[in-house]
Amino acid sequence: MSMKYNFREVEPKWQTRWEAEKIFHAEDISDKPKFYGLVEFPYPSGAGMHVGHIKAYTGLEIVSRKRRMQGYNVLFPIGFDAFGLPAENYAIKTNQHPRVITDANIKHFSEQLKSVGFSFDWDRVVDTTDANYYKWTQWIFLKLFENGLAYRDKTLVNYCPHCKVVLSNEDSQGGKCDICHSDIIQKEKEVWYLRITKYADKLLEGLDQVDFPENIRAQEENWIGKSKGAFVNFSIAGTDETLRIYTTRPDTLFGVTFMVIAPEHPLIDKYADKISNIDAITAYREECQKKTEFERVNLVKEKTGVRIEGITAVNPVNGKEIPLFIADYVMMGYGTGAIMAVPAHDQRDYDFAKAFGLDIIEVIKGGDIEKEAYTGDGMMVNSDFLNGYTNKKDSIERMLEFLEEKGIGEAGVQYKMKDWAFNRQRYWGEPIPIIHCPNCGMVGVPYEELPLLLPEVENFKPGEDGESPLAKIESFVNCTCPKCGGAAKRETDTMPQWAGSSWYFLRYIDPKNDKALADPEKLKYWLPVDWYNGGMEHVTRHLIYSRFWHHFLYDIGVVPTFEPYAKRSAQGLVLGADGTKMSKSVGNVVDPVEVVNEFGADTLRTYVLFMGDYGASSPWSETSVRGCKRFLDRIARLADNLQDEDVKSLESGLHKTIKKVTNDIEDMKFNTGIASMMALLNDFEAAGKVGKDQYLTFVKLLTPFAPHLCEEIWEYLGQEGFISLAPWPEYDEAKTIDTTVEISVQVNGKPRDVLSIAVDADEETAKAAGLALPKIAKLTEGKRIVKVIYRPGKILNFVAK
RNA sequence: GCCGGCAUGGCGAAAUUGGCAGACGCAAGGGACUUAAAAUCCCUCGGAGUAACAUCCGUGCCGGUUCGAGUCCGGCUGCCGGCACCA
Repeated sequence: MSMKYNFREVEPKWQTRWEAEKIFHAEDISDKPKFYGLVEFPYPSGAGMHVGHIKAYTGLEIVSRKRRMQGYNVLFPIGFDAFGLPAENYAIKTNQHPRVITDANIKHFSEQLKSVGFSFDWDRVVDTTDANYYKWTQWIFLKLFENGLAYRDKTLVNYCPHCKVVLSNEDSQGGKCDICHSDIIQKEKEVWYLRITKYADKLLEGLDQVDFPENIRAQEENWIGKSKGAFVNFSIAGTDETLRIYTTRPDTLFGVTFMVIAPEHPLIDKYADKISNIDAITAYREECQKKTEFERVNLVKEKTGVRIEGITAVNPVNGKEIPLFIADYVMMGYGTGAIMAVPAHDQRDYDFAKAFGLDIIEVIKGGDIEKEAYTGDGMMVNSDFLNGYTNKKDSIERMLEFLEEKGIGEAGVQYKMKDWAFNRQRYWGEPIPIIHCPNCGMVGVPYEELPLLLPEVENFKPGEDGESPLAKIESFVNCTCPKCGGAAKRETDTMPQWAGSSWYFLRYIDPKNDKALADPEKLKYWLPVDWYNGGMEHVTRHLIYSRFWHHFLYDIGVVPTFEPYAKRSAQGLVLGADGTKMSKSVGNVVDPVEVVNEFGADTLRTYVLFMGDYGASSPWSETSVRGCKRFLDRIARLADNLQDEDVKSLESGLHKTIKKVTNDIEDMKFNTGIASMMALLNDFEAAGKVGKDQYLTFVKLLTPFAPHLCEEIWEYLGQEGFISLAPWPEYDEAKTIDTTVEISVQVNGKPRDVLSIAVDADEETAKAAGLALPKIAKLTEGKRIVKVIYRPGKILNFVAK
């Protein structure tokens, strides 16, 4: 009898057994240490999964499998983030219900995932479009609403004319729609917001409590964009009006020569009758409105604007009257929508001043304001009581004291992050559980009436007016007010795609609970998520949204931890064989199922981790896939070349490999872990025979990577149970240390020969042995040895003159 | 402009605290086995140089620190990702 490794038979065989015996089942609560590994659940698209998904999941799949073998109670779940526009658009195109499409896609995705042999606990699958799930999404929304964190506001919103939906800032980064990549336009509309800005500081503070890589941390901090500065009240001459501005440089107040307000600033309407050139200003405002966000930010190099005639502002620190402008380089959405302009020390103000022939007053020495604005440090001048200050921090502090003393301003902070636009005028999303009552205003749907079910409709198309398809369903819209019992109307917008994913990791902990989103005891046991892996593209969307919801749920006592994720990592992309991003239109997408069919799941799993640094992008190579297949085939063949006794010469290498693989998995350095197993296999083969126990230890190390093959070998060699549940190998540190090592022998820092020497040999011994080497003797002949540098086990260097 | 990252053979990539650059794999070339192919096994494989050694050069560029630099420091260049008239 000999070991046969036909992956097409072996892989389904073990997948069936694992599922039948539920060996990847997580205990709700247990005495064992717990490990909660989380991967970003997929959006079940019609296209199916591609190999990028496989790489994204395989990282923590390896960690989770290792943890089980180490005796942990492991929660490694999967689910589907299934609400969203692609399914709805496909529904409109093919005239099928999104439910039907979504169910088919989930089925397809599940089959694909199972064919790769992931060790998910399939009893805990969540589907965000399941009413038993979105009941709790709605429940959280009502809690947010009750706590003043969900509100409606009529403001300028990002609107995608193609998708006919309002988008959040996060969904319209770079002025493009995240779904269809069309240009976003600004539109005034009354929409729902979640007050994420109230949590800006907590979202920043929380970053100190978690283990996130530097780039992710920096991106989140950047997105939140906290800046420290001051609010200063300028007055409008001849009125008691206050024009409030935000600045990060209050120390430059004496250099203010004009002010600028955003085109949408309310001051214009308020003083329309005082403004003598109101027609010109109205025309400018209309022009700005027509520009897309993209044009306004990127295409307009020249500063444009109009002077507001008839009113002037007063600089509160020196009483000087200064002109007021309207210009689109000032944004209504940041600060107060108005700025004090210091052209000598801000390049934008400088450009504007040059274009309009305005005064430029230097208040900080050090630059050449004839040429450009100076933004560096220097001595204060032309600044009254600040003159002579040389330190920016001191002059800001002194100015803040002055402002507060006079009651004309105070220190303040600003954030770039804006509140989260939280509704979509579409069908395939969670209905927002709010009732509009003419008497009581907005009233939450009573908790006992949740879930508020998505009604059946005939036509999923959104209205041209930007109205949700739900608005056409009278039986849904018309209702009675829960408060006063009078006739009322339901909110018809639905929640955005990111709602369901903002808390899904909580539901995995207790997926079937109908009393609470999850049992508090179970939450206490499992939270926080120990390790969360996902894509970089979610850092300023899903990751920040879900942290916000979790902070809120912590504040209202629903979850036991402040931060949801103790550790976060990110996988790099799998690029096409041509080195570009995989895309349907280029035709370089690799289907994981085809790889499984041709090479096997174990080969696919091993390859996506072996291809390079886990966090970096690297191109697909089918020939390299074959290389991984060869590696697994060679391991299988070795099962027939064993002996009972251990082979002494392999012992050290085996222990080194256990150590290397054990540590590399923790650091997500899977590529070098696999490389060390390949190197050990080379040694095994070179040795001719291998001890059976040594071989089985090796196979255990490989189990997380190639579990099907390893189970087969385990069974073939007559072992009990599943290798997936066998104890993880331990290494003996003493056996990983060599007693004799080869060290480099250098002359004047150049490697000239190698010396085999005891690792703990003293300098005298090493020096004598080194000089005895013919090559070294020749090179040092007739020269004086000035210095000897010896690092035991590393290097011996003779400095010779 | 600001923030983060990267730059090593023909290719994907390795290289604890600075210590034999290129582990591991792919591709390529040569050979064995075979009627043949596939599969498998063996050898070579950064460049120049040599019969073979020796030797010299080599981690984006310029400079520095050091006995010794892919690694540390200063100054660049190029590429990738994120943000961006953010006051």
